[in-house]
Amino acid sequence: MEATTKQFRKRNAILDQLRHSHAHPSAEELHAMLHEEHPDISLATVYRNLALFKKQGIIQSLGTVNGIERFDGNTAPHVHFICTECNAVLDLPELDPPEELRSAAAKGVGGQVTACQLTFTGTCGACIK
Amino acid sequence: MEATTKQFRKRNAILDQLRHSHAHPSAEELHAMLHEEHPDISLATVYRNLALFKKQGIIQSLGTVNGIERFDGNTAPHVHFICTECNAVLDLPELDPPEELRSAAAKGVGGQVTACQLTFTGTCGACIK
DNA sequence: ATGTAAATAAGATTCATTCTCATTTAGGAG
DNA sequence: CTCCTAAATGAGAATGAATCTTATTTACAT
Repeated sequence: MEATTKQFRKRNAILDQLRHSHAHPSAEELHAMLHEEHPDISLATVYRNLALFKKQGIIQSLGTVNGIERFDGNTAPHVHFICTECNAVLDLPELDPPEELRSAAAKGVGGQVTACQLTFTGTCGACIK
Repeated sequence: MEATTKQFRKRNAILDQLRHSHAHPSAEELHAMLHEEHPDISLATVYRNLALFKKQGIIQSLGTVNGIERFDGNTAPHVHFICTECNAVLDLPELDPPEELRSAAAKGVGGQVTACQLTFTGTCGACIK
């Protein structure tokens, strides 16, 4: 018998799976990954909880790649690369996001800046061969 | 009688309209803008030609905002701001895109980088009031 | 005029995402 | 333990942006 609560068991499974994935998966990919250990999780539940996590700010959306939304369990600012061949999304941890431009951006629009996203696009090493 | 060719009349109208718009419109918005002068342009034609222009590299897609793809007739590198309240997309011409990071990004992924997109997100001046 | 290849209009189709609603679950009160 | 309530979920329907299909139109060359 588990000592921990049974509440949010599936919800936590979705969040854990996303956090342990480095592939920046879509909702369907996440659903497929979860299927082995949780064959009874519905796709709607994955979508629902991803929307919830996003609103809570504990995950981030990377926007759509090829028409499909991709998610990242790492909310720390970091730079991404998208391969237009295989649609892979890679982290570029060695590059610093230009967070210092936020104040200039805020001034430029006369509003409030809450996020900064830097993304490079091209062909990844695997696809270039 | 026009001295110029009639070929690509609608195609050029779509491109011109996009180039003269600063609102980074969606396909449907563009279609609505075109309707006054070209009431017979089909929405499918707008989608088709936007896809063509994108492939030719003479326009760029900004990705989806609130699930809807937005386009920019200006292919020169520049920074964007997206308002999460009203879904407006604004240019930030006073900020320089970090093009100098492209080589570092290319090295990081062992591939080729073709584009760099820097986008700030938040609440614009009009919506903050 | 006629042929042709490209471009288009209109509507059907696709498919990622969201919604609906009946059911299940967890935990608390009696 | 049984009942109650509210949240969470599963399953499938609904939505809507984007794409595809096909018959038609257009521009230009022969």
